[in-house]
Amino acid sequence: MKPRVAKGTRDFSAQEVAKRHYVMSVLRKAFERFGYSPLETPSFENLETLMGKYGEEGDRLIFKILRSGDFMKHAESDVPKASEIADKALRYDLTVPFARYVVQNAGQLAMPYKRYQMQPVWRADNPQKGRFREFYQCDADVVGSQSLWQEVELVHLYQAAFDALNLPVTIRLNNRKVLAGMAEVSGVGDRLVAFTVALDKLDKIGVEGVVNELLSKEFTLEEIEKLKPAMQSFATTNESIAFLRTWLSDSEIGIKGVEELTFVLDHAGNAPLIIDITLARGLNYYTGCILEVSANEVQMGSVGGGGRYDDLTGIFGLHDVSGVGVSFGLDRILLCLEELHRLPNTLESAPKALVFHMDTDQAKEGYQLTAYLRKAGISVDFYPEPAKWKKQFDFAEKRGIPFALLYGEEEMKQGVVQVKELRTGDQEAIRYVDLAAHLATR
RNA sequence: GUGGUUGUAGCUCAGUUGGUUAGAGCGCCUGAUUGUGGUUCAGGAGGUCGUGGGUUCGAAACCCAUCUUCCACCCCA
Repeated sequence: MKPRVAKGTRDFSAQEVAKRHYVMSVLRKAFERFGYSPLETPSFENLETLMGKYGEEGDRLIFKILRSGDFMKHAESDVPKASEIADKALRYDLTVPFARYVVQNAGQLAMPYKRYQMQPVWRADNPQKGRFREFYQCDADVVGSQSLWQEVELVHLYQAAFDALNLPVTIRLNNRKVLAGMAEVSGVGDRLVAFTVALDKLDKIGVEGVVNELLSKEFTLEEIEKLKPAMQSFATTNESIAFLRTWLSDSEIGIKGVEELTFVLDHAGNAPLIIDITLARGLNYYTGCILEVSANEVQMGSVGGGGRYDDLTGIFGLHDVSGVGVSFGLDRILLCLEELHRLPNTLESAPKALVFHMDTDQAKEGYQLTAYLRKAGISVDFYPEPAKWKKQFDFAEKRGIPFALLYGEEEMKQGVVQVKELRTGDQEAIRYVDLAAHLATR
């Protein structure tokens, strides 16, 4: 058997973990600065909690867990349905478990409840570039407030987080009510989802592609002609707002959407926010504002997205609890930062020094030196075998350990240790009492 | 789920129309070198050719299945 990771999963080396922890710690600080509380939920849920929450397509992509024991016991045939032999499933996203948690603890939570959550999720999708079967989601959501100030705050959360990451972005904003208005004034209000799914692909397949997709979804040419204004782009946000006010003037919901857009825009301050009336996002539980973030200097899909969903907890029986939230795409953010060389070069994944195993007689002194430095808060490693120096140097080099600590009879007599910097080859004798302080500053 | 693509040493890859014992570079191990690595030189180990069937006198190569990689679609982060 050849050892390998399961399809669509990855191992993360020390260096990769260091980078991921860096981004997550920046996000965590931003979340907490904006008043969000952490939440963690189990990696698997009862199957019924997840099934039917992501559409038919989603059900297919949920990793299901076989019943314990005789899993065929409840099977009604030799080719049983998933729900007969599986009763649990791996978390597919963080939003549905969050909704479950809110409903389950509705009485206890102080509303509005703001939480952030950074945990892996699993999807039985076919992997491709930047898409995996196991990946992290970093979400911040707030439930229990319909105030548009929440949207404004999320825009500023995005701004603060990406500023801290030194990754310039553009936040695109639209509103589901505007899209509903477009559909309404074009007489296709009953096919809003099909319309938005097609429109969302505009930047990818162009006007012609969207028209073709609408045709294949049995929209008439006349209807498509009426929807065409949705596919144009505007030079300024003022222009697009003015256009929408005129176009959607006969649609109550459309005008409501325009007002919501305007409110967020008016209070966004200097956030890098633009209106994009072609932004649709496939997710059909969004009901109000929708957001998407893309990096300015890198050709990459979105590095974040989110929106308002008025009745997410309704699926668990708790109605009239409005929610709005955003997600950060950890893997893509990392790809951007790597491409732009914006990751701090101080990320530590290796000990600062390696104490050499000089020879068997001095092993005790070597280990004591190691223990002394560890107590002083320095990350050090002690080479466990009396190997050749070349081997110990190579080991340190390979692990990225910057300093080698060498000592012998002469040094011990003088109370010093030779500190050799591997990168430069420079070496100096440092007294025991100064050693911890010396290493701490390097 | 659909269509294409990929798999040979630890890593990156050669391997001719099917024909002796499957190669290279890097890495690894040993030595030149008993307290100062990275250079150099000499030697060495390491491969069920993804897996399972099939065709053939003969398969790393051709066929089928399966797993995996990457890409596109669906969908999505």
